[in-house]
Amino acid sequence: MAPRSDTTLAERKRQLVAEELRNAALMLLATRGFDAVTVDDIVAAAGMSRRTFFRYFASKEDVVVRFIADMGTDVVAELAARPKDEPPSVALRHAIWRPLAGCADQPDHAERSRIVVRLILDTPALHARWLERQIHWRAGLTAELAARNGLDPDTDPYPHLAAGMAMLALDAVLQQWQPGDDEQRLAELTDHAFAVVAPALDRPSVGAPGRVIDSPGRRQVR
Amino acid sequence: MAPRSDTTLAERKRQLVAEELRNAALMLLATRGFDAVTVDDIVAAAGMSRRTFFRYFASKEDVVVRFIADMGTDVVAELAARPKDEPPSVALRHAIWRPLAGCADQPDHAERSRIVVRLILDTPALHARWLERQIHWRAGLTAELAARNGLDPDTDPYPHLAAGMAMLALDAVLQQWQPGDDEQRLAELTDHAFAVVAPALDRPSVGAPGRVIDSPGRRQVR
DNA sequence: GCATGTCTTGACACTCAGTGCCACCAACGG
DNA sequence: CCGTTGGTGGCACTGAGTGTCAAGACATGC
Repeated sequence: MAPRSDTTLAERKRQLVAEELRNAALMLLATRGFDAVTVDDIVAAAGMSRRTFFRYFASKEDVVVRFIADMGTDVVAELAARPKDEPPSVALRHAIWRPLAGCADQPDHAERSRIVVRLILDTPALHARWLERQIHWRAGLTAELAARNGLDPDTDPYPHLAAGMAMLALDAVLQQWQPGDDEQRLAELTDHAFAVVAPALDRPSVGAPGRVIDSPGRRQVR
Repeated sequence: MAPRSDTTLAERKRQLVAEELRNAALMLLATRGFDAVTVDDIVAAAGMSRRTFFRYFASKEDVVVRFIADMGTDVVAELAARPKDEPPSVALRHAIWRPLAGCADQPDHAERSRIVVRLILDTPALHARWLERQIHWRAGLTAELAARNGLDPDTDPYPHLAAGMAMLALDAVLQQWQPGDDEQRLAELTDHAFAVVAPALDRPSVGAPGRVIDSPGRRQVR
């Protein structure tokens, strides 16, 4: 019996178990709060063993953060797919939209995502892990931006800063995400955030290789 | 017996113990790496009990991160002290310079600080905690920027994003910090980073209360 | 001198996160 | 029928972090 397309039965089983664990975890964490729920509570709710939990998730934080982080595995791919002559602000806006679109695709799924986002932003331990995930995206974006503009990310801070500003915009949107906001509202928030950072994203080097800093080493030591 | 100025003997003793613990911890962590050192190792080196360690530091991460984070307790104060008519990019540059100046004040202290910074940036767990600390600074800067420009931080993303960009610049400097760099070199790196983000910092509302967004999503009142 | 208060410390026990190890039980292929 | 493979549960262990308590240091009042 040939496995359906590219997923084997075993893989689908794994997926199923992971989803069950994740659902039980999110349910408990969202209602009781992060610290008030132990891994034993989660596995008891999911009807599995403690050991199995850690085979699917690296840590208790991992369950929550991956729920959002998995949606952004292809931010870099999206950026790479944008036309090369597009201004960085526009290309980055499209890249950042990927995870947001993943959050908001179905209305019921959107509300669930929003609750998880709030849980992350309000729980220090989760927030820290979330930021750590962002660092990976940021590194990918940095490399892609450097390649795009022919810059050396080790000597020129622009790619690193531009990627950082894109993540800032994403953060601002998630922070402002209110109950009941639909996809269009999220798009508005995204546009609004990018309007602020765009001057820094598009100014330095639209196509010119040599960037000009009009205030290099202002010699303003103290 | 009047205590010396505003510090009592007990307080100075506490300070001494904390410093001893911190020195032992940094010594071990910097040489062996974060995960290879247990709290028991640290307290054994400092000649104290495990329990005492946790009376002075909330966690193993805390020892390392506080070493840098304590230097930035007054970034917000510095921003508040800058003249009101100064452009945000300049005022923020001075605010961010505070912790950097604290790192680089004495040459021997600078090298030690640089090693700790590298340890933080290279250790995921520490990096995450460091970013979490940054969020507190960022919240303070956001409030101060909002007050400064007469903006509502809940509806206008500018203060939040501007504060974030300042932290990005700080991050970029720390990332590029090389062995042997002196204070002037750090100042150059800071200027360089701020030159990139300045267009976004100064464009939106240098003094005018009404900000103009020329992009879709303008005039969104709610 | 002696009792009394506070403050700090060390020691013990405990919870919980996370890991290594091994035995068990399916599904598959000779 | 048997060996292999892969997922699972049970168990023990390390390590972080916390609560509690008794003991010592020190200042104060009788």
